[in-house]
Amino acid sequence: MAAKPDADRPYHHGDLHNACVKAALALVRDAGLKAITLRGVAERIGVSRSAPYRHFSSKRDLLAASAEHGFVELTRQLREAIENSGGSDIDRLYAGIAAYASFGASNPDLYRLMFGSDMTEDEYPALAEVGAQAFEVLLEGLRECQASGSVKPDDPHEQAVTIWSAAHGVVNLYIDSKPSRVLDTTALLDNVHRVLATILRGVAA
Amino acid sequence: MAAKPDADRPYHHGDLHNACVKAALALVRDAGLKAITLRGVAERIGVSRSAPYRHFSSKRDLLAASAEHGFVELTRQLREAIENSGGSDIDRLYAGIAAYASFGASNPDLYRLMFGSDMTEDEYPALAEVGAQAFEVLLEGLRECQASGSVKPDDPHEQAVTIWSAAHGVVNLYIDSKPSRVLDTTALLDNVHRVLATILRGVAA
DNA sequence: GGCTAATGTAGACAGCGTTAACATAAGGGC
DNA sequence: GCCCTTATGTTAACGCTGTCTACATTAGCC
Repeated sequence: MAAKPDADRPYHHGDLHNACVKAALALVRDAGLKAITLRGVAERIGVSRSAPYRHFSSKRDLLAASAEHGFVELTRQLREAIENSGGSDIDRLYAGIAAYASFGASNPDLYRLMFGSDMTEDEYPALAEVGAQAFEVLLEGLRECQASGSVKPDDPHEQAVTIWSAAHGVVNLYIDSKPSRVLDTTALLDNVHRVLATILRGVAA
Repeated sequence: MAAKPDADRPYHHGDLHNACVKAALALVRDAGLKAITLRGVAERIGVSRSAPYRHFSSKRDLLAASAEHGFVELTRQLREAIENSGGSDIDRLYAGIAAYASFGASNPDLYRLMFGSDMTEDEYPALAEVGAQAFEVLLEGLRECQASGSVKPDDPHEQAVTIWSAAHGVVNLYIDSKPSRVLDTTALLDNVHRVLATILRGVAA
């Protein structure tokens, strides 16, 4: 039904796996996380409903693959922001964290997909791997700051978790600013800087 | 079908509204957020599938009412923790924040329901109201700390948002500890204290 | 050139939220 | 005490969803 016997389109798609992920990412960007539907993905590509099942054993699998893509892109943006930032070590660290918050604020539903869906490390080790790589960027920044003496020589892993927690909280509160009586949008952007500044002050040497 | 013509049970339930919320809260506690289904709620109560629609115009409405209940309970636990905590103003504040984190860690799916579902203030003003009341507890604590000079005399509202962001991030990272390669459960509990200590240090006078 | 495995299709199933039409009971006005 | 309005509960259906099974098509290797 969804797949018309179009003479143009060959019977086999060629790269349906990637096409599904791309379609899912487009859907989550345009219409939100809840709008992702396997049927919608298939239709968007112009393929039958059950075709995606040749590449993903379940909807969860497709979502995990899409989340994986999100983490890769996040890592890329973090590295880019750090590279493009001149200044001291701590400035570069701050630029990375700001890029993290910016990514979450710009892609709220993707961010929710990446973190909110309960996909365990056991189920999706590849997803955990790309998540750990994003974390690694933060760790590198902290190690540099420690080397130059601008950050306390505590366990950088613990410091990174602390910073990440704060950034995660700011982003989440921004994304689902529930009691909006408390938080409006402009105040939230200020909040990003305030929380991060407070945390960095606590970590600084 | 779900509602057998039981002679014991009267045709009218009497308090189906509250029964639905209670059933939804029980479901979210026992089987997770995704397990909440209107049919399941109705069956659990022993009432027909469409009966809840006499009290909630949609599933979202029921979820909002359940989230409201969660915020009321959260506020109660915060006040209780603060009252039962002796010590200085700042100790009491810390006790409140720890109770907040504990609530989130103990009721992960309820916490997700309270914050993760995208229910706007316009749609559900009562929900926003109880959310603001929980926030008010934090504000009171901060004002007391400012009065006794143990916290900087900055805008307490901003301070509260900063603290809340950090606590929210810790709880969220705990709940959906996605890259669990980075964070294990015991480390997360330590993380709660570390982040809050860092933030409080940044706020302290 | 033909066999095997990979990939895509068609059709069905149960479970979901939601609605419309109908059944029952509660409560107030006479 | 009766009746009528209204609130509440039931039944049956609709369309949408994820998923499975049986079948069709094609790519790639011998």
